[in-house]
Formats: sequence, structure tokens, C-alpha cells
Amino acid sequence: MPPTKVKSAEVPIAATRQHKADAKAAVHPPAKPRPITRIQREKQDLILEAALEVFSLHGFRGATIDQIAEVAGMSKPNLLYYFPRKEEIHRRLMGELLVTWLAPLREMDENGDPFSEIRSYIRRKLEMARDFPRESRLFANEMLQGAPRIIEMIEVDLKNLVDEKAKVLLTWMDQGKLTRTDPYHLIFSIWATTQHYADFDVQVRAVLGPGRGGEGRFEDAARYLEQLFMFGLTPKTRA
Amino acid sequence: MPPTKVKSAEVPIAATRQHKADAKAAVHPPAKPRPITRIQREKQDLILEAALEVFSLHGFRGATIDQIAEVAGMSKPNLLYYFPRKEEIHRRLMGELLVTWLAPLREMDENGDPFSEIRSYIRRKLEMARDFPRESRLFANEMLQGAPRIIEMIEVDLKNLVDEKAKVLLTWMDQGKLTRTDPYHLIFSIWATTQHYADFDVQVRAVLGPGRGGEGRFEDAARYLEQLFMFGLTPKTRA
DNA sequence: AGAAATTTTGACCAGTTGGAAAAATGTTAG
DNA sequence: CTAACATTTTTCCAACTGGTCAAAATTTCT
Repeated sequence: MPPTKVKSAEVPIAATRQHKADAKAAVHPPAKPRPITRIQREKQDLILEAALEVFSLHGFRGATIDQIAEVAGMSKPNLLYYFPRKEEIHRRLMGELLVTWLAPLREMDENGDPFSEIRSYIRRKLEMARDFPRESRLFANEMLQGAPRIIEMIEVDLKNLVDEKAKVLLTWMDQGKLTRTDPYHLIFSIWATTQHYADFDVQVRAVLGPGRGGEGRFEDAARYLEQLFMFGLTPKTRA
Repeated sequence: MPPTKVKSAEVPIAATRQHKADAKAAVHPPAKPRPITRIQREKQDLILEAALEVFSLHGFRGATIDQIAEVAGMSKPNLLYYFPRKEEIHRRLMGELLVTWLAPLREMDENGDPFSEIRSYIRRKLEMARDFPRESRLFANEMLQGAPRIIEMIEVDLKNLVDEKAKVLLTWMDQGKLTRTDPYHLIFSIWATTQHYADFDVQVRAVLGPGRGGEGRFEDAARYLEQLFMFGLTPKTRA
């Protein structure tokens, strides 16, 4: 269970200090590839992990650089050496997150059996809610505020993926393998029901009480959701 | 469509100024009933309405008293005259909100027909997501942060209500009128699927696109959810 | 080792924030 | 009309915020 490790590819070296040596470096950008040291990657990951913790709990505005720095175990100026501004941290975090976040949907295979594909999708999403609740909350936080910093990603990447999968669902419906219904709202309902267990965790625990609010709640949820999405609430034997 | 007007009952007169006349007033608390002027009530409602707007958008920490005051059309010190601290505003807002928020569930009648009761509940919750999205987001914001300011209310009022209604659902299941399943997770799934349309509104609109993201989305959602909760995704005519 | 580059620190700053104090301005009952 | 009270405005402040900067400490490279 990796804590965060979403993906650390193209690390554009946090705006490497450019003071006096500016003249040279800035004028010949392609000349200096700037290798990216081991320390840089490690520290950046450390910061992103800390930022995930803090942002997911307080939202962008509510989180402070000091808090993030403290969680990351470094001083504020030191943190700012790697990410010159707060928004930069958030942007990176969201960008990497979205990829992970959509992976389960991406895996839904149009050549598989409709029901087992949907069931797997629900299960994977539920596992993510269980194992990566901070990521879920970070995402929810951003959405609640109108997604000001990631709206383009939502409108492009996410929309395209959903459009594509909606088509797959429609095909299955055409083949009579699935009740004919709205594929978009179907996807929304899967998102909503699964992410609920991460985003509203406090409420879920409080309502279930100490008895049933333990770790078993995810298995109960999985069982219930499978029932719901397969057959709804209509009993098989009519009363 | 009342903008907010959740409920303005027991208004404990925002800590009426107590400076020099303190001696008298403070020593004989039960002596002076303090009538609560019309202006006080009006201004307090104005502030709460503004606070709802701001808190729901930025969360507790992200919202500033200045912003709230500006939306309410008054100066910050003036606002602080009615609510001596930021947290006070939030507390009042959440307290009144919870009552409205739970009303739909409270209405679920154990003597009614199970399916029409559940259907009505879903419809009412969906209407609330449509007509009171700010309230929904305020609530979601608080939940995301671990409900630090309303955890007791959740653990008592909300839990009791859910326990009560879960019993009703169980009775219905015992009578064979409803598939036997987990009543708590059933309620969670109704909350999640309906509130999603308020809390993740930006995402819903973005994914549906300009064509289907208009006002019709709530009717589409209602239709889909009815289908889902009634029969799930299994087609009637097996392919 | 020693020079060059990278990383870390400490001091600092300007703008914002929640909130206090008191003076100034209504409002109203006698 | 005016004293008593309610409301509003002005001024102010200490703590916090995001961010800068130069110097010091450390690491890396030759």
C-alpha cells in the first residue's frame, strides 16, 4: 500500500534558482539540461506527500505552507526552494492524482463481460476509497470549490474518457446485456457511492457506530453495492 | 424557492454588548429577558445567508469575515457585533442546516408503501441538491474536514434518526416488500447519489457537456436513479 | 583537497486575518 | 426633548500568511 507515489515523471526541477547567473541560463535554455538530483526527487516526493495530507484536510486556501513544511519535516524557505509557490504544489498534486484517479475506469474493458466489468470497476473504486482516502478528499475539496485549478483537465481528459466509456456502456445496452439507461448517470452513481466512503468517512463511522464502523464497513459496502447495481431493491419473490 | 431561511428560532441575541452595564446585567441574568429587536433578527439572517454563500464556497478556514461582511453588505466590526466570533456564525449555520437537511429522511413514513416512500425520498433529496446546493456543499465541506465542529450532532441527532429509519427499512425487508440488504448502506447510497449533483456539480456539468449539462440533468438523474434503485442494471429480457 | 554547485537556514517583509476598543450615530420610551 | 439604549463606524493591533534574499552549510565534481 504505497502512501502516495502517484507518479513522478517529468520533474521540471522546481524553477531552479535563477538570480545572477540568470543572464547565461535564461538566454540559453536548451543548453543546460539540468539533470535533477536524487535529493531533488526525494524532497519533492516528500513535499507532495505532506501536501496531500494537508490539502486534503483543509483545502487549498485553508492549508498553509508552514503546515506542509512541518509535515514534510523541513523549513518553509527550504520547501519554497523546491516549489516556488503554493499553487505549484497543488497543481502538481492534482495533475498526478487525476491519472491515478481515472485508472480504474480506464481499465473497464469493452470486450469483457458487462457485469463483471462493472462489478470490478465498483470494487476497484471502493478499494481506492479505502486505501487512498486523502486523494479522494483532495479531489472532492477541489470539486466543491468549483475546481478552479483543474477545470481544464476535467473538461478535456476526464470528459473524453467518460465519453469513451459511455459509448462502451451503450454498446452493451444495445446488445441487451445491460438495462437501457443513461450511461453518464450510471458512471456518476458509481463515483458517488464509492467515493462517499472516503469523503464522508466521519459520517459513515458515526452512523454505523463503534460496532459496525470498523474495517468491515468496506466489505459490507461492497456487498450492498453489488446487490444494488445488479438487481436494485426489488425482491425476487414478490410479496 | 427560499434562498436559505433554514429556521430562525431560539436566537440567543448575539452576546449583547456587555461593557459597563455589565454589573447589573451579568449579576441578574434571569432578570432581563432582552427582547431581540426586529433589526437584530433581520441582520442575523442577512449574515447567515452571506455566510452560507462564503463558507460553502471556501470552507471554514478558507472563508474570511471580511468576505462574509461584504456579501452581507456591512462592515466587519458591524458583523462582529452580531456574531462575536467567526465560529459562532458557522455553528449556528450548521445547527439550523442539519434540521433542514434531515427533514426528507424524517418524512419517510413506515406506514406508506416501501417503494413509493423510497422513491419520494430520493426525489426530495435530489430536489434539495438542485435547490439548495450551497447547503449541500457547506455540509460536504464540513464532512471532508472530519466534521470537527458538528461531530456531536452527527453522532447523536443524525445517528438516532438513521437508526430509527434503518429499523423501518428492516421491517419492510422482513415483510418481503424489499430485498433483504443492509439498510445503513442503502441510506448512504441515497445520500451519495443525490448529493453528488450538488457537491460535484462542476464535474457533472463538464462531463455532460453544454448539450446535456443544462437544467434537464436533474430530471435525467431522477429517472436514472429510480431505475437503479428499483431494478438495478439487470435487463428484464435476458440476452 | 578544493572549487563549484546545490541545499538549508535565519532574518525579514508586506499584506491579510480575526478581533478589540471606543467614539459616533441612530432610535425610542417617557 | 432627552436619557438610555441599540447600532454603526473608525481606528487599531497582534498573529499569521505567502514569499524574498543573502549568507551559511553541505554535497558533488574534478
